[in-house]
Amino acid sequence: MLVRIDPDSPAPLHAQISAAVRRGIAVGDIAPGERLPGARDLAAALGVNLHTVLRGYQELRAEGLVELRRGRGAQVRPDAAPAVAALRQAVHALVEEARRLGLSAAEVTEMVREAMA
Amino acid sequence: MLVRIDPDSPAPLHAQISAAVRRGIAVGDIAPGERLPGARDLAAALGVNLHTVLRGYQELRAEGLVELRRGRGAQVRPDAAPAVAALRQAVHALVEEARRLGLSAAEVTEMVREAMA
DNA sequence: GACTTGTTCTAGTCCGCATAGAACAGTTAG
DNA sequence: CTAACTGTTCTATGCGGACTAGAACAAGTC
Repeated sequence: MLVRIDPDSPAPLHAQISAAVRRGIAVGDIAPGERLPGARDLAAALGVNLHTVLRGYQELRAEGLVELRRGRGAQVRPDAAPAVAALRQAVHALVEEARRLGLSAAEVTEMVREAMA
Repeated sequence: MLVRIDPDSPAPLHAQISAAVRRGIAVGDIAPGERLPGARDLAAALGVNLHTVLRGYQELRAEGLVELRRGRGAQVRPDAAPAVAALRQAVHALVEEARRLGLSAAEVTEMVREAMA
């Protein structure tokens, strides 16, 4: 099973689904151009509602990671490079920790800018 | 005002409050041993319910950052060391990986800015 | 003793999450 | 062309967390 779910997690199911796919792309489990399982199939496999899966997929589309078309399904975009996706994930983790500490966006970008210099 | 709140943020108010204090401790705005504003006062100042502030404070206690005692209020524990150092290290690792991928500083800060939004 | 401050309890409203069912519109396979 | 498949959109419902509200209580301070 490519996508796994923890019903007891505080994270919303749709977020868990998109995160699982994101990670799959990042680590190379899912290749660019590959087709994701149909929303109805995945929903059945996960014991989850169709709309919940669709919502996760649409989040991925909003991020430019996948393409959604009727009849064709969800397809990983060719330019969703694994390395960049991984970096994006690292950024996400960093941002989350920064947010937990209450740092502003300006402060974080400043830290990055400083580190890049 | 030491603690600021954004009512439109998706983040819960109690989490925003604890984050603000956490940040204050992290960057040195709040010294160890210092006393936090009374829950009723802060609630009034923020236009928020007493229980919401208390919940934020109790989260900080659960993390071992502050002590809560009746009559005395909320006090920052002496051993509440700055956690920003760890974050700075994470930033460093991130930047290193980004550089390995050939991304520019602007591209990285943009990714962070986007993720923080 | 009076006052302050956190603690606990009950109760109510509001909103996002998830579910459910149905009809609809491109896409593909036969 | 037809049938099956797939995402899209719509309405509706139940649940739980977040937040508010008021009150009484207990430990500490002055």
